[in-house]
Amino acid sequence: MCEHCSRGIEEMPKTYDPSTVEDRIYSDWEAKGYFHSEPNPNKPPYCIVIPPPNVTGQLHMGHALDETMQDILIRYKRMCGYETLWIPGTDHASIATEVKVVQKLAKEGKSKNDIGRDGFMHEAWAWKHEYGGRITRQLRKLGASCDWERERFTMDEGCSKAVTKVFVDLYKKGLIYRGDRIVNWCPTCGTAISNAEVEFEEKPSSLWHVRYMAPDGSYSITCATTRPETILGDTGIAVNPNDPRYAELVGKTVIVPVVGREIPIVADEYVEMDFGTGAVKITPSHDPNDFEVGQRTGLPQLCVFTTDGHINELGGRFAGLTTAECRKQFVDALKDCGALVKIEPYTHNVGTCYRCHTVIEPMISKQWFVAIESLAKPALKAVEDGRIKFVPERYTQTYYNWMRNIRDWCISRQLWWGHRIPAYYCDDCGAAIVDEKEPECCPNCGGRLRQDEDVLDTWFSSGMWPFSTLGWPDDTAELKYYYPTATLATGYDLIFFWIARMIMFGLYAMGDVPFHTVYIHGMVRDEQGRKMSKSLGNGIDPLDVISEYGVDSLRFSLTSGTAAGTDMRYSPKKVEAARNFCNKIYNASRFVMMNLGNEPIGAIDPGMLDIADKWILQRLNEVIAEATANIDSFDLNLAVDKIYSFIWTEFCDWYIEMAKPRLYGEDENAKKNVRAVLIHVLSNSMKLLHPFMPFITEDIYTRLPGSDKTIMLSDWPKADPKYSFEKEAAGMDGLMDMVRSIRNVRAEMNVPPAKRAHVTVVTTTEQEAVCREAAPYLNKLAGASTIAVQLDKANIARDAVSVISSIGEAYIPMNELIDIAKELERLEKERKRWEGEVARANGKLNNAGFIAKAPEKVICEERSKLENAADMLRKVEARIAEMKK
RNA sequence: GGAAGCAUAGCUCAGCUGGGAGAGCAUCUGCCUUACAAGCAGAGGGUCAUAGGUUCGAGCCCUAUUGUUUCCACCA
Repeated sequence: MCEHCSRGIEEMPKTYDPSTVEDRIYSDWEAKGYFHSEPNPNKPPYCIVIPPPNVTGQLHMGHALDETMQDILIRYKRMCGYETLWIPGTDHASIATEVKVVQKLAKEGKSKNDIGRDGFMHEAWAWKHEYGGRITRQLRKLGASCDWERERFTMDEGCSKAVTKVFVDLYKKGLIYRGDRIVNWCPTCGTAISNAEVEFEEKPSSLWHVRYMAPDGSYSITCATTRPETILGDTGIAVNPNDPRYAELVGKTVIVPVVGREIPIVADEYVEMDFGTGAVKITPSHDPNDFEVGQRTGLPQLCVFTTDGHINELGGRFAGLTTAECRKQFVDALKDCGALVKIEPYTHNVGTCYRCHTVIEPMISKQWFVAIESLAKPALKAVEDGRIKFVPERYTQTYYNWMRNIRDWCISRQLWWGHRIPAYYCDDCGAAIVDEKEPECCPNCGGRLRQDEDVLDTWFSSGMWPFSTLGWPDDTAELKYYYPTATLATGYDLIFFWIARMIMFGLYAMGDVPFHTVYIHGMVRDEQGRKMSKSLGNGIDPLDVISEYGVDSLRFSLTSGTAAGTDMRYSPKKVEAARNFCNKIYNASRFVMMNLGNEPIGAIDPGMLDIADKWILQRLNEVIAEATANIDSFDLNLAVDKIYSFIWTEFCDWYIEMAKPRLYGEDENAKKNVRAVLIHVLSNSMKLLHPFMPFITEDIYTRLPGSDKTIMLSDWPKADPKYSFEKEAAGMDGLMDMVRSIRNVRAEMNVPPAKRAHVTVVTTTEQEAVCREAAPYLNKLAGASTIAVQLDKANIARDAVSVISSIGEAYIPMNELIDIAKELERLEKERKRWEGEVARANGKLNNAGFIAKAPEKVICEERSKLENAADMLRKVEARIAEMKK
C-alpha cells in the first residue's frame, strides 16, 4: 500500500456515515487552499460568480440546487485543467434586509425615524455582522468549492465604488435622469419599486359602475372602475374618438359624484369601445395608463394618496382613511347620492409588491430612472449574435420578450439600507450635482449641499457583480484574466431582475459580455408540486436533509433525473435512494479494500486481462466519453445517471461478482491483476462522480492505493485507447445474456438457490473461446456446479432445460424438477418471440424504400438483427423438436 | 390578450442531432450467497394525451385539438 492511503480500510463500518466525513474533508480542502485561484497564464480560466444570496438570508432548497450546479461545473473544470475561480459573496438585499431591521426595531418599540438615518445604519450593519456569516457557513455545508479568500459583499468598498462610478457615468451621459413619473408605490415598504418587482395576483373583486352627471343634468356618462376610491383623483373621462355613442359628448363636462368637481370628457385611442361602457374615468396620478392618457389629452394630475396608503388632505372628508377604508365609505357615499349604477363581481389581476405582497398603489413621484433603451440594444444584440447563450435555449425567447418591451428602470428607493444616491442638492440655489465625491459646497453659489435621501435598487449593484467582484473600476489582473466569466447559473426567475441587468452593465462598463453561457435551472417544489414558501410552511430545510442523509445524497437527488430548466419536486424517497447509492459505493469500496492483500499493487498487465476485465475497461472508456460530453453540453442529469448505473449495475452487480473467483482463487498473478483492475475502475469512477458527490468520492479515493493526495485536484479521466475492447465486450454481452436466462429459468422453475446444477454449454467453434472463458462465471453467477463446453449435442438429456443465447445453448438437467409440458410451453413462448422478431426485421428489409433511403449503418444493424433472430429461432425450434421426440 | 413548457409504467420523472420504449420508487416471487437486507436475483406493468401530416421509419419533426403549468401584458 502506498503512503497516501495510510487509512486504507481503516474505520470502515458496514454503513456509510457522511457526518464523519463531510465537515472534516471540507475544512481540510479549505485549509489547504484548494479552492483558491490566481490568474495563471499557463492555464485557461474558468470563472463563475455566485448569485449572491441575501446577506442575512437562510439557506433554502433553491440555493442548494443553484450551488450544486455551479459546484459541479467548477469541480469538473478544475479537474479538466482549467484555472477555476468561483467567486462567493452576498447581497445587501436592500428592501429585504431593511424590512427585517425595521421589524427588529418595532419589537423594541422603536421606529426608523426614532433613531434617525445614522442610528438606523448602525443597527443595519450590526444586523449584517450578526447574520452575515450564517449563509456562507451554510454554503460550505453544501460542499461549494468557492474561493473564500475572494468573498465579496455588494456594499463593500470596492462594489460601492463601482456602483458610484457607473451611476455618475450614466448620469453624465444622460442615461440616468430624475423626474416625476408614475411609479409602483408599495405603501408597506414605503418606497417605489421597479416594474420587475411588481407581481400580479388574481383577486376577486367588484366592478363598480358609476354615473357621472352633466352639470345641468341633461346627459350623463357611466364608467366602470375596480378602484372607486380613486374617483377622488379623477380629472377627466375618456372615450374612444370613433365611438358614435359618445361623439356628441366629447368636449363637454361632467360632475364627479360625491366630490362635485367638474371634469372634461376627452377622446383617446386607448379606450376600448367594446369593454364595459366604453367610457373610462381618468385618474392620472394613480394609474399608469391614465397617466399617459392625461399626458396626451392635457388633463391635470391630482394626487389624493399619501405615501403610506392613506387619503391625503385633497380627499375632503375621506382624508386620513386608509385606501381600503376609503373604498367602503366612498361606495356608500356613491349609493347615497344615486350615482352607483350597479356592482358586478369581477376577478382581476392586482399588482402586489414582490417582497411583502401589499397591493401596489401607482403614484406620481420624483424618482431616478435609467433610460434603458441604449443599454438594452447592445444587450439584446449580444444574445442575438450568440455571444451569450442560454441553456436551455428556449429561455432566449423569454429574454428577448423582456428586453424588447423594456421600460425605463426606476432605480431610487425610499430606503436607507443600500447605496445612497450620489446626488447633492443646494438648498440655496437649487442646483443638483452628481459626482463620485461629495463636493464641499455648491459649485454655483457656495451654499450648503444636501445628499439625496434615497438609495439605489439592490439590482443596480448586483448588476455589476461579474466585474465589481473582479476589482473594477481598477484595472486588475483578475479582470484581465477572468473576465468575461464563463458560466452564470441561476433560476429562470432571475432572468429579468439580474441577468438582463448584468448583461447591460457588463457591455456598458466593460465593453464585453459578463459571461458566455447562462445555465438556467428550475425551481425546487414540494412533493405536491407547490412552490415552497414560508406562508405555506412547506419549505424543506436543506440543512435538515444534510444532517439526515449527507450532502452528497442531497446533491445527487437534485441532479439526477431532472432536465435543465425544468422544475423538480423534492422527494425524501429520492434522497433516500441517493443515500443508498452512497452506501453502495461505500460497500463496493470496502470490498475492494478488504481484498487488496499485502503485496504492492502494480499497474494493470494487459496480457492478463480476461473477458470480464476487458468488458469493464471498455465500458469505463465509453462512460468516460459519454459523461464528459454530457457535462460539456450541460446535460448534468444524463451524465450522473450514466455514472450511477455504471457503478451500481455494471461495476458492482457484475464486475465485482466476476472478480470474486479470481480474488478467492490460488493464482497470485491473476489475483494481483484483478486487484489492479478493480482499483483502476473504482478510482476512475470516483473521479467521474466527484463533481456531483464530492465528499464520499474524496473519502474513497484517498483510501485507494496510488491515489493523489486529493481527488479535487486529480485529472479528469480520459478514455484510454489501450483498453479498447469492443469485440470482447460483445462477447460479454452474450455471456451476461446467458447468465440472466439461466437465472430466469431457475426462478421460473422454483429451483432452490442452494441447488447447484450441472450445465452443459453447446456452442460453435467461433464462440467456443468465449464460452470457455465464461465457464467459471456461470458457476459463480448462474448457480452451476460443473460446466462442460462442447461443440455437439452429445449426452444432452431430452428433459434438460435449455437456455438459448447468442453465444451458445446451455442445458441444465433438472431430473424430477422438470415438467416437460411446462418446459415446452416456455420454449413455445420463446419461439413466438423470435418469430416476431424475424418478421419485424424482414418487414423492414423487404421494404424497398428502407433499403433505398435508410443509412447503410442502420441497414447493416437490421441485417445482423435478422441473422441473430433467425439463428435463435432455429435453435429454439430444434430444441422443441428434440423434446417432442 | 401574447409567449413558452409539459402531457411517457401505479407514482416521480429521464429519453442527446428521428432508427427496436428507460430509471428510481411502488407491486409480486425467491434469497440474511463471507462488500452492502440502505442488499441480491427474478417477474409483472406503457396504443409515449387525441386527430391528422411529413418520412422508408415518429415518443422525438409539422399542423390542429384537449388538458395542465409558468412567464409576460394589465381592458378601466
